[in-house]
Amino acid sequence: MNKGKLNEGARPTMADVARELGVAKITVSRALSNHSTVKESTRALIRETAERMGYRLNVAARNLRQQRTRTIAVVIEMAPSHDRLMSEPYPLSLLGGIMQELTAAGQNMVLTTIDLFAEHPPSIDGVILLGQGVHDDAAAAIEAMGLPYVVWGAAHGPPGRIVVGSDNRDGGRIAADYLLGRGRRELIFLGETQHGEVEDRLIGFEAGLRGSEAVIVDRIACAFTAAAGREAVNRLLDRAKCFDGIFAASDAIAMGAIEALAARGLTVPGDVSVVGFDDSPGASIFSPKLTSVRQDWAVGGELLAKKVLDLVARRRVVSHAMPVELVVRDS
Amino acid sequence: MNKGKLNEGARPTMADVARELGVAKITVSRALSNHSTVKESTRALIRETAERMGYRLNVAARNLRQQRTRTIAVVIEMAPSHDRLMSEPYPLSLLGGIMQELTAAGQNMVLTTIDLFAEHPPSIDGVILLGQGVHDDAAAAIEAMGLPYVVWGAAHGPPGRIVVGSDNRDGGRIAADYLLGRGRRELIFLGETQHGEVEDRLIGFEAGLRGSEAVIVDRIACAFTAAAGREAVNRLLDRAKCFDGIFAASDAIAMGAIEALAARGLTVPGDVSVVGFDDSPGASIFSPKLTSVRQDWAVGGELLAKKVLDLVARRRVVSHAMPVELVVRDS
DNA sequence: ATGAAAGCGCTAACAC
DNA sequence: GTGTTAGCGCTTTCAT
Repeated sequence: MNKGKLNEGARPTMADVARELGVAKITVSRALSNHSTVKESTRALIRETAERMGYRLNVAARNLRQQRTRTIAVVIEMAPSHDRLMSEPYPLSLLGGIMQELTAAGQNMVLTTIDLFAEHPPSIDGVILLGQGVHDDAAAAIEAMGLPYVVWGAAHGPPGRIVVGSDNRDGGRIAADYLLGRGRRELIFLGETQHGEVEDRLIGFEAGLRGSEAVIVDRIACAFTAAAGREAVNRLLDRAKCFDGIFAASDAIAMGAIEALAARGLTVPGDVSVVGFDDSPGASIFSPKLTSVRQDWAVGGELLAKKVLDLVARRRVVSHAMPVELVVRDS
Repeated sequence: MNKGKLNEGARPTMADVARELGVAKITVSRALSNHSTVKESTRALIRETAERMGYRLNVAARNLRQQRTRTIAVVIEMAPSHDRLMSEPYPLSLLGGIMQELTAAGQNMVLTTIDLFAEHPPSIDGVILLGQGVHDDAAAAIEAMGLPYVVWGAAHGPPGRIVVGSDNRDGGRIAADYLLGRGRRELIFLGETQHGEVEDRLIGFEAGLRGSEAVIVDRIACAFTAAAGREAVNRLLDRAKCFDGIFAASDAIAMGAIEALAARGLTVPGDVSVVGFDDSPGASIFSPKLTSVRQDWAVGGELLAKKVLDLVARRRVVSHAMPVELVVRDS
């Protein structure tokens, strides 16, 4: 004991605490991590001394030694920007659900974009990817890293990939039912079907219309923003398209569409019925209050976290599609 | 060379790549991190071999050796929950600004709550704390860790602490000016002044009214939610309070207040003028459109990130209060 | 331009 | 109940 040189100035290590007390550093380690084999009096003494000396565990050293980090990366597929953060299409509540569950499991979460992740990989045990990217490129990039990972989105990837998402086809179907029930017959679909989830919404929508007299008179690819919805509807009206119902792939699109209709003197739901997607916070504030297909983001986030932790622990894991629900309001 | 045992099954290390090529592991390290001293042909060969063998850098090992993690913790003062995530009072755009700046500097970000942070400290170089907590307890807890840190909020703490926030007093002042300009004389303040930022808003509000004929007839402590705003106004009306202007510490509170007024047959801005705070996304959707004091969250986030990185690099850093701006709409 | 040795701070495995 | 040894995978330092 008492070997090795001192360590003035720098942050004290376990070796410093051990030397101070004339014990082995492993005893300090055991005392501070509540190992049962340490005598209560020793533990108290070590605790106190560590505290007095301002000792802090070096987490990087522990991570290296234990070969695990208790940290999960949440990777956002798109780059953040001032006006279009991950609010669309993946809202805060999804992140909230993930955090909830990771926190409960004592896991940390590093939030990053796909680009930063590739360039500066953090020290992690697993990955939650939000959004597969167009043509699955984001998911492929993550897969190449060889870490346990799960994806939020649509189950369009290779078999074996674990995907959690809403039942988007059923969402499309219930949107169709709603519009049919309102007697709507000439319908518009607004959304970017390169996006797997949106593609599923359209497929379900078409399936829901099959056998009815209603038809989809046009579909316009548009981003998940109000501006894109506005522009899409303006284009339709400029072309003198006739329609009496819209199914939008997000509430933001729906709001933009309604604004464009109003600007041309068309009323909702008088002239046109509109169904959005997500039941986002703005949906119940907007005027008219938006009818929308609700996804349970928070539960989705919890599932993502649970599943990635199961993968890390080498437990068996399967994909999961969550039920959606129509929230009928005034549009 | 070629000493040491093989390493079948497990993930290859630099030693494995080095053995494969008959070079020293330090050469592999230099090649992969673009050290200039490595011959171009060697570098290419090592690159290729590492790729073929599926080699990945062990970030935890590098962090330990270099004594830095290139990771900053963003600590949310409150626990996340399903309905009240960090949307209020710290919105996504603040996080967006932080991410923007950290990403540009090649830094990772771990997002955590104060509780999880204390219980399972992640491996980090510095901390951004969002919200000081009531009575500064959250900031005190972080300070005790002895790491570089900056805080979003009000500059009420000990000198030397680096704080970035909006000029909340000026925000209160311009809200007062607006209400006075509308001829309002009997005013209500809604907000929890235990919260340092809200306290500043009230102080500025009072200062702005000084010398006028207007008075604050009541102030009600309420949380940053629409429900709290609704309840507060209901209580006022039940007590038959007379008032013609409200300054709410957040837009959510303002919306709740307006709903409660409308439910009792009072109109905004006919009977009562209302000023919110934050200019949150809902403010321009709500009906009536909300007049609100705008904070520049994104710039605030960037400043927080810059300053904490400066601290980590032992550069000199000072606190900063950002200007606010009144957005006049229909309330 | 490349290599050998040392060691970052911690904990698993095995004594005693 | 406590200690000794070894080593996680990498990069710094010093040598060649």
